[in-house]
Amino acid sequence: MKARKYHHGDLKNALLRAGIDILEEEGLPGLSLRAIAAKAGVSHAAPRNHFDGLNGLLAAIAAEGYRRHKAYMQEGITPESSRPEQLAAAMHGYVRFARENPALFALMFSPVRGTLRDPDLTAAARESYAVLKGIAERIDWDKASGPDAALRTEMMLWSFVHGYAHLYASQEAGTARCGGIAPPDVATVIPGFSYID
Amino acid sequence: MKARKYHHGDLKNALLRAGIDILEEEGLPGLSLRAIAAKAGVSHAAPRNHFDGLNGLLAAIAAEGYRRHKAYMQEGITPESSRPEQLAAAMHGYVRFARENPALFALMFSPVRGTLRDPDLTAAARESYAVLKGIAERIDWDKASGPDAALRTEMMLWSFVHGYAHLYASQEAGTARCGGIAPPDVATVIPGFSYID
DNA sequence: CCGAGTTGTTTCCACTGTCTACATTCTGCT
DNA sequence: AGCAGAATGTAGACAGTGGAAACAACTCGG
Repeated sequence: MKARKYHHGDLKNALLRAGIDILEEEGLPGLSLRAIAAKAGVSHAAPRNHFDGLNGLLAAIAAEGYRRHKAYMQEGITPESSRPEQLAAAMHGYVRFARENPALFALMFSPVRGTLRDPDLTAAARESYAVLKGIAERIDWDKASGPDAALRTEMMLWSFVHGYAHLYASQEAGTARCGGIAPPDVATVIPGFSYID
Repeated sequence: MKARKYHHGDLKNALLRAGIDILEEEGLPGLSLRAIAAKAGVSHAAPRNHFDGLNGLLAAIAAEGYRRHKAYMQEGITPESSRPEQLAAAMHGYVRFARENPALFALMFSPVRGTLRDPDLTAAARESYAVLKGIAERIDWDKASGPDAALRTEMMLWSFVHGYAHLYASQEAGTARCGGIAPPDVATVIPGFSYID
């Protein structure tokens, strides 16, 4: 770590961190290319050398968000965890991530500034989705039978937990929509599944 | 409809229609104050007389979206409809709205340009939510018991259908997340409810 | 008929993202 | 070692944005 270098050395990650910091502090509206560059102590055109414009930078931040999202879901899951424990941990992690990182969650699942297209982003999203998918594969849900039963269970699971997280994440908007009542804990609303193993 | 008046006469509604048109044609990114004003044939500062800046206009558009959303859910429901028919119609309407108006759906449920605060908007959102809530009240769901059973069922219902609509609305992003498989029909994934009446 | 309020225009400002030309540093080849 | 060229960062210009203020045109009640 030299005192002052013309070349930053690790500007790419510095920009990512600066972006996430601003996201947490000021939310989505404050997330401008110039603000991020300034926070990283660099001129406003410098990010161009590492990302494809603002959209590229936002996509990279969203990808990092998906990695943390996945980590939240996996937290508390050990090899000894039973299936119901795994499911509960993943769903709680999903919702907890949305609550603790509302702006990041919004960036990840919102059509902000056009569609973010980035191979790394879609890969990270797929990996986070795979956590739920992996758990859903071993679930036997009463109404799900036939060839695409696994897909339907997985869809059901994702839809529910995502809708719930969305509702829970934006507390003020959510409670306004729900008539001012705080939503109950996710585990108490979870559908009745049974497990294959 | 006089040929040309200095005063538009119905600029407020003209701006709303212009905004929704642009939303359908170009999506959220194209929805700028100046573009809307231009489409309504008026200078970019004119909307200020009818809305509280861009956010106010977006809030009004979102409120109109919630009214249409409600209409979608109520479509096909007659006084003779059975409860299961009502539930299926409302959920299909919810998803159909998201599919046929993806940009409007995104505006309604996304934290676009800061939080939209408007009494008319929250009222319209509440009314659309009330459709599902009204149906949920008569549902008996096996895992829902106790004092807040109705609330939990209602949350469960809203969470699921919203998450599903969100997943289904943005087809490309959705299928990317699901591993390239198109999600199945909402009615085949719907949880097993029984009805009180 | 006229003054006040409403509605729309014009002009300016700060800010944004992107582009181009240029400066500096690093890397690899001879 | 030395030097060409790539990589990285800077400076400035540009078109676009939303907002604010001063001004103009129209409407309407006394």
